[in-house]
Amino acid sequence: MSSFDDTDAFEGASLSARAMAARPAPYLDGLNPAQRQAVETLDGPVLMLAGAGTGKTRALTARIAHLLARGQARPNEVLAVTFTNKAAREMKERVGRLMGHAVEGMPWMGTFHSISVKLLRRHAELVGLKSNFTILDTDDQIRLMKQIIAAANIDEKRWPARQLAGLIDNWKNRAWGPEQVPSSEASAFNNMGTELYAAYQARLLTLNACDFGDLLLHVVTIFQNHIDVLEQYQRWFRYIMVDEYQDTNVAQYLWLRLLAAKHKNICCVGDDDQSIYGWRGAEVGNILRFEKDFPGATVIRLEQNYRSTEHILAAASGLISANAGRLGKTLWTEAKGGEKVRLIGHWDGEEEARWIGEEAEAIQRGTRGMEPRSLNDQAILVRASHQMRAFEDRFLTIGLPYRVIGGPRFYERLEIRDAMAYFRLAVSPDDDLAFERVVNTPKRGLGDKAQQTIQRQAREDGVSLLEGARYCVASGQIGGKGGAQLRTFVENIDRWHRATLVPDYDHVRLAETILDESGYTAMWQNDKTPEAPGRLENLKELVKALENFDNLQGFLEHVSLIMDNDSEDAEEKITIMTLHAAKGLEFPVVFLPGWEDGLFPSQRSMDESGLKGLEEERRLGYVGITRAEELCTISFAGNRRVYGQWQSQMPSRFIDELPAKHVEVLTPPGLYGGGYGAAAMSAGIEDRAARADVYNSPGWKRMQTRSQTRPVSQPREARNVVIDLDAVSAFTEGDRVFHQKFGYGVVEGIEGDKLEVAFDKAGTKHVVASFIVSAEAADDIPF
DNA sequence: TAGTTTAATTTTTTT
DNA sequence: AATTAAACTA
Repeated sequence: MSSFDDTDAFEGASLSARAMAARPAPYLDGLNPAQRQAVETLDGPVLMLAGAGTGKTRALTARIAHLLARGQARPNEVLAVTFTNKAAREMKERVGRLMGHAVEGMPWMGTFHSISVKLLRRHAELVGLKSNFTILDTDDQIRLMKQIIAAANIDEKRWPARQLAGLIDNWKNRAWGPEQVPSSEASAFNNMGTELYAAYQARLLTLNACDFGDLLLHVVTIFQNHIDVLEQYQRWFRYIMVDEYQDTNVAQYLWLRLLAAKHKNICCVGDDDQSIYGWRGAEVGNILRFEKDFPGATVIRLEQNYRSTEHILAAASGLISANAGRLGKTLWTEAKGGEKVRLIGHWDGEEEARWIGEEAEAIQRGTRGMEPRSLNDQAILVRASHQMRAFEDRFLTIGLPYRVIGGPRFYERLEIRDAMAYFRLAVSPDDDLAFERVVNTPKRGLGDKAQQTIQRQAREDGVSLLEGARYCVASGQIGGKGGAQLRTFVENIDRWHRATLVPDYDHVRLAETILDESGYTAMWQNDKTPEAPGRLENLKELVKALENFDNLQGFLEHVSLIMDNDSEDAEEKITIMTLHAAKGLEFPVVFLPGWEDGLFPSQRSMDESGLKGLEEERRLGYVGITRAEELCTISFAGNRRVYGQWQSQMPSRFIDELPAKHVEVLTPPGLYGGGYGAAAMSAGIEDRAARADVYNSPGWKRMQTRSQTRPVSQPREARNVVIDLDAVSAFTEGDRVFHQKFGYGVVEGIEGDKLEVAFDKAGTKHVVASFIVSAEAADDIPF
C-alpha cells in the first residue's frame, strides 16, 4: 500500500471519497460493532452512551476522522466541544494521529469556554462589551462581590461574598440573567440576591469584564436575541460533537441546542452513571432527555469494556445498580479472571495510610504472583482533598515518592496572581481589580485609609483607580511616605504601559523589568519564610512561559482560560487525587480509602441533596472502582480524626452494596493489639455483617470479638503499637540528626516511636525514629 | 500602618 | 488540626 493514498485522500472531498471507495479506512480498524456504528452514523442526532473504559474517545476521534476523510465536512465546519483543555488537547492529538497528519484546520475544537470566548470577541458589542473584554477569575469575582455587598450596606459577616458568588454562579449555570431569575428565588441572600446580581452585572459591564459563567451566558443571549448571528453559525457548524454530555449545565445545553437546531447533526457522548458534577450545575436530565430533545435520535451503547477485569467490573456494576433512573447499560468484558476487589478495614486513618503505603511498595516489588507494578501505575483516590494529608504525611516519613494532582494550580498561586496583576496593569492601566491587588504589594505604606481615599476620588470623578490615585498624589490628599511611593507606582505603570505600545516590544524583558522595578522580586528575596525560594522559582517559570507568546496581551488571554499545568516529571511516583479529578483516567492499581458513612458518601451531600446527593455519591464510587484495571482495594477506618476530634466511623453503606462474590475481605494487620471501637461494633455493623457475606472472613470476626472487650476512648493509646525503643532511645532533644529525605535537623521532641525534628530545609516534621541517623554518622556516609 | 492574637470555618472543581 | 479572616495592639 503506497503512502500516496494517505495524503491524497485528504486533499479534497471528491478525491477522498474515491479513495474511501477503494479501500477501508485505517481508522476503522479494530473497532467493535457498536463503536463502528457510532463512527459511521454521521447524520442526524446521535447519543453515544459510553460506559467506563469502553473506548469512547477512540470512537469519538475516529468519527471526526471519518467525517473529514469522507469529505462530509471541512475541518472548520466541525464543532467539537469538551469540558477541559486537557480533553480538547488529547482529542486534537488523537484525530491528528488517525489522519496521519496534524489537524491544523480545526479551529472549533475546544472547551465550551474557549469557543465561547472566540464567539464573544466577535460579537461583544451585542451584549454591551468591547471585544477586548477581560475575563475575571474566581478571586477577582469575590473581591468584586465584596464591594457590591459593602455598597448595598449589607453585613458581610452574615452574608459572605463567597456565598453570593456561588449563588450567582448557580443562576448563570441555569442560564438566568438578572431579569430571568424566578421569583421563587427572591428570598435568596437576604432578599437582595437578584438586586445584587444586577448590580454585579452592571459593574462588570463598566469594567468591560465578564466572569466564566458570562462567557456562555452572553453567547446564549446573543443567539437568542440576534437570529441573524445564530443562523450564521448554525449554517457554519454542520457537525457538532460533545464529550461528557452528562456534565452539561442548562446554559451549555441551550448553547448546544441553539447551534444544532438547523442541521441536527449533533453527537453527544456521555455516561449517565458518571455524572458527578451535579453540585456545580450539571444536569443529568440533559442526557436522560436527549431522545425527547432530538426526535429520531440514534442511541448507541458502548458496553464492551477494555479496561478492567471481570471482578472489578462486576463490583462496579453491582454498586451502580442501586441507583434509580438510569438509562441502563450492561458492561461486559472478554477478560476473565483476575483479582477480586479487595476490602479491608483498619483501626484508624493513620493505620490505613500505613497499610496502603506498605501495600504500594509490595506491589512495586511484585507480590502474590502479580507482576510488579511501578508506582506510576498506582493511584489513591479520595473523596475529599483533606484526606490526602494522611497519605502525604505517611509517605514523607517512609520516603515513598508521591504526586498530588489538583492542589493549587500554578496560575492560582499567590505570587503568580500578583505578577499577573502587574502585567494586567501594564497592558490595561484601567484594570481596577489588578490595581487594587498590587497597590500595596509589596508594602508601600498605603493602608486601608489611603486606599479608601483613592476609591472615593476615583468614584467622584468617574475614572479608574489609577487616575484617582494620580489625582490624590497631585492634590496632596495622600502625602508623606505613602504618597511618594504611590507617585512612583503611578509613574511606573505609565512607563510600563507606554512600553507595551511599542510595536514588537520585548515582552519577556518588560515582564522582568516590571517585577524588578515594582519591588516585587525584592519582596520575596527579603522574605525569610521557607516558601519564599519556591515562589521566586515560580516567578522565573512564569517569565519563561512568556517566551511562548507574542506579547503580554496574548499571554494574559491564554492564562485566563488555561489554568492547567501538568508538569510531568521523570521519577516514579504514586498518584494521590480526588475521585472527581480521576474521572477519565485509569490505573492498573487503585486504592479507594475512606469508605465510611459521612465521609463517603459525604454527609453534606446527603444533607443538601438527599437521595439525589446519595445517588451522585454512588456514581462517584462507580467512577472510582472503574478507574482500576487490575487491582482495586477499598478500605475504611473505624476511627478517624475529623476537624481535630476523634470520631468513630461506620463502614460506608456502599460496601454492603458490593456483590460479595466479587469481593475478597482481607485481614487487617492492625489486629495485633487493636480492636474495634464501641461505635463501630454497634448495631449497624452487626446488622450488615449478618446480611453480607463480605464480613464472613476470619479477620472480620476476630475484629468483632475483640471489639467487645475494649471500649473506645483514646484510639492512640488503645492501639498497642510495638515501639522501637532502641531506635527512639538513641536520641535526645537537641541532637543534630540526618534523614534520607529531609536532610539535617535538630530533635525537638520525642513521642512514642516518633521524633519531632526541626529540619533545616524541610521544616518541622514527625518522623519514625528508625529512619533517622545522627548527624555525625551521616557525615561518615559517602554519598 | 503593620504585626500579632483571637475566633471561626472546614466537599467535590473546571473554566 | 489547620487555615483564614477579622479584631486588636504597638
